[in-house]
Amino acid sequence: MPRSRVTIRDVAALAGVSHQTVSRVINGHERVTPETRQRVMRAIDDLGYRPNEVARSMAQGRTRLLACFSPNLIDYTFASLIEGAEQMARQQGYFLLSASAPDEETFACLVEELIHSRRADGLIVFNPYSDGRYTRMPKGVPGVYAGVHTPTEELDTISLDDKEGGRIAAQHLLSLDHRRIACLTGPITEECTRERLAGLANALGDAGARSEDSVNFEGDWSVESGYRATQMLLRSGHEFSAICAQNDRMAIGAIHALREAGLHVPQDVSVIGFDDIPLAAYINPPLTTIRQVPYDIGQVAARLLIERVEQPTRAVQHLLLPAKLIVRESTAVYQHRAVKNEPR
Amino acid sequence: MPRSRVTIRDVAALAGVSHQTVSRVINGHERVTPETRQRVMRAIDDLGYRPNEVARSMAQGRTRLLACFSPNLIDYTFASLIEGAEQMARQQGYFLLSASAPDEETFACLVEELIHSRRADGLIVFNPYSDGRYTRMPKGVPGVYAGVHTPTEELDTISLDDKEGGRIAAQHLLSLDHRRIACLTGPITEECTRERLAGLANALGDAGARSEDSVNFEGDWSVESGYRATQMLLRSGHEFSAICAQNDRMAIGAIHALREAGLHVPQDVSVIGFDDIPLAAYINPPLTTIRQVPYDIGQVAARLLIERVEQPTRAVQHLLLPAKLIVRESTAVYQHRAVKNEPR
DNA sequence: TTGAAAGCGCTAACAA
DNA sequence: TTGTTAGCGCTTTCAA
Repeated sequence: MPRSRVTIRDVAALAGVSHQTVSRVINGHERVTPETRQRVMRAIDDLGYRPNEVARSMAQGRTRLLACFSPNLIDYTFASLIEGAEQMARQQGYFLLSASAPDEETFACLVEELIHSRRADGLIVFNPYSDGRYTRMPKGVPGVYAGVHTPTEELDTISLDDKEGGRIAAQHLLSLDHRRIACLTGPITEECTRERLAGLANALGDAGARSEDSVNFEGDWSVESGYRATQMLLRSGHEFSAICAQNDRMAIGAIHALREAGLHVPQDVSVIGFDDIPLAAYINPPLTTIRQVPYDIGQVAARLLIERVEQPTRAVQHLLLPAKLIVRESTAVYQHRAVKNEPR
Repeated sequence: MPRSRVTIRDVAALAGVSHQTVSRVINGHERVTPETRQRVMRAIDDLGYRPNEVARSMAQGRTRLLACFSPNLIDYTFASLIEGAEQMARQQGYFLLSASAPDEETFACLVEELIHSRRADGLIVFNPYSDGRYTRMPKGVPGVYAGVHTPTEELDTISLDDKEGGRIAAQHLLSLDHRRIACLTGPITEECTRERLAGLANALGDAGARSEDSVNFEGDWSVESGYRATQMLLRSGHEFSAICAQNDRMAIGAIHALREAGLHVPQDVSVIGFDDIPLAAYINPPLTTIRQVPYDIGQVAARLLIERVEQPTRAVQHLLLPAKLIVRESTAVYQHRAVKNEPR
């Protein structure tokens, strides 16, 4: 009894042709008589034949499977990117296998099992510079870096224009007369943290703000970390009238901490986020933020990767997607009463 | 030039054994002399050999790839389930390919391309009853339904105990003296919507509440839909002192709508959610909710599926995970001033 | 314990 | 236009 129900040879037998002719029909080759094609198609239908993709992969040396490694699969940014990449991949006849690679170790392991063992044709890596994972990147394999600004010589990259996003956020606060801005950053090891910070610094510099008026607290993107960082900020004694959070979740944590401290947003402190997650417009107060569309990043990443898989010699590309300010109600004009707490 | 850098035969040649012996070493068979094994291992290292997984899949008739179809990959519940399933799969030597199947059509297409073409060994389907997708389920293929209560004869199922969750939510509100409860439901076509509703009705019945005191508005799980449904509720003229939302996002939308209408939560209206998303504790007011852990559902689903893949005749299992009430600040004792608006 | 032969289901190259 | 012959890289008999 055959392992797979029906093979190409069964179809060939029924249609009275060679299995090769069946293969031609399946693959849409021209050189087949319409009549033969008909017969083969009928046989395929009658038998309920389905090509075995593993066998095709084997014979062709390509799997039409793309891998996508990201720190996790749950956070809105990552999940959106993955869905974007998956849609584009499927549209182009590929599948996307997404895996969470929270650390360098796991990353290396996945590269081994998915790329070196030839299960996948190519690889999208999200945030490869958040630790040493870029060092574990396989050579000579089609790959795309997402969330990366530093142009690489070998790999295509696609990212949000984080620096510009940071600049726009700062500029918005500056335009509301805020001068003492506290920034809640992501892990400083991550490139996008540094980019957003650089954009902020640029805007501050351009506006002639004194650098000693600003202060950074490092979080890990989670709402908890934003909450804790804000508590520390409040205890630190730093003066500030605005918080620039590098993502919406930390911004929400910040607002929560401020509220617990009896401070009102935006009357006492303005808060701006980053991402524009679906909930941003519905929290209290609705969050002013910088919108990025990770879904688009994923789509572009998959497109770039497929291009490279199918055309390995194509010139390397580096793309940047625009950031956009979304003004809601968590930011307001500076009221000349910046928060000042005594250091404990 | 060989398509794959190094094959089992290259290793065999270098080690001076047959390729079959190399295969035995790779697969950890017993019947190999330690000495031979050593030689082969050295050759593998020297050549940087990696088994080609496609060829293994081909020869073995199994791919060690699992598929997971869910309505989308982005929503917290789905993304968590996927990550849970992915972790469990990898732990057991499988990979998980997750794909979004928002409609029956896409679902059927994915079944065709992933299952019938034998790319995947088995299939996890999340919410198969949200439309007709369960009718497109392949027969005779290892599969698991997640988020399903109706025991099937053929497939393993794993779900949150939604009915109990609904009951607990209602009971909490009842214990706070609320009697007029408005429920914001998910799509009524979905099984978990109906289960949570049934739990609610049971609790209400047990407490002797009049059924005409409760009212349902249907949403689609999105924060927007919760917002709109609540606006409609307010305009409808129904009296209510509490809103029981079937997920946290709709609860957040509801709170937003109430706030816009000048109502305070929980002083004027109590709101309870469902899920306990990470942001639930940080919104204003912190959300009372029913916790479920979709990550665990995913883990169990993957475990069940792998068991079935490896042991097709094992008895069918139907599992239910417990729901838990998390009390925060969005619910309070009934203040004897239920909202009453005139119908427009 | 090891090796030789056959085949997994398909595509590619060549021949007819 | 169609068929034949070889593989793709591995595992699984079966012999030795």
